[in-house]
Amino acid sequence: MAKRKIHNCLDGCSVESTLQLISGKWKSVFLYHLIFEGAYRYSELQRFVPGITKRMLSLQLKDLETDGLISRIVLQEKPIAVSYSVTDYGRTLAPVIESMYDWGNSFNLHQLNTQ
Amino acid sequence: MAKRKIHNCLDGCSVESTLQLISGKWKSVFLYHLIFEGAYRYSELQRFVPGITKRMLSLQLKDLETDGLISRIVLQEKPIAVSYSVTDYGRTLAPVIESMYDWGNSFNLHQLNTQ
DNA sequence: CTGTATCCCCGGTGATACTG
DNA sequence: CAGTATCACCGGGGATACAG
Repeated sequence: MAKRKIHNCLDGCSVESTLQLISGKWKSVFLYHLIFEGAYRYSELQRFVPGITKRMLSLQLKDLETDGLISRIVLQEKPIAVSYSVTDYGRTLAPVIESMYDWGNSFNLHQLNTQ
Repeated sequence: MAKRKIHNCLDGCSVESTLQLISGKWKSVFLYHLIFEGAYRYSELQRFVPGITKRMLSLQLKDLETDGLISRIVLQEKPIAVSYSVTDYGRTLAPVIESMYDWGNSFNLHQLNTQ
């Protein structure tokens, strides 16, 4: 399903391969919200990253969908609405995202916005 | 210590901030070996990624050192030798790297080298 | 509301040669 | 052995306008 090319490395390659799926800009943020909070709409996801362009939002979501991590559902509403949710496959990333979230809070967060 | 700029996002930002430290090309691979296997020399680290240039190797290691995750020690040998090891701070990333390693093995590895 | 189409720029990365 | 110095490329990502 994933058609992203994998670089050739030896042991430790699996770490890199995991990284490739989630290292796109803001991908991990969207995965975090979709995994631990549930489905969100396009406009809601956009609000999670202030200033992100619709183009980037679409590109990142498309990547996640292409990799089978999230699913895109067009709701029958007017005006049009689209719901994004994590797939079963995507949900297996929960431990990874959670450990990153925890580490960021414990060891890195104090370095943010230190201006 | 880390001087990398953090993007403005809301909750979930800590996930992204963690990613920024380890998402450089091959950084996660080096962290994996240094955390779970111990110290390595420059030339040994180079062998973990076949084809990597000395330039990229130096850049990635320099980034990791600047972020305080690894330490660089020049050994008194002839010819010159340099040993790289993980710092206490870098070792706190163990759960993150480990979860990525496990996920890559469990859910992603079968998609590698499928040519 | 949810995107796509263009244009464009910058920095991450590769290739290669050189150095202590 | 362990890097640094240059040059060059390309694709990720931003700005903006347009579309269903």
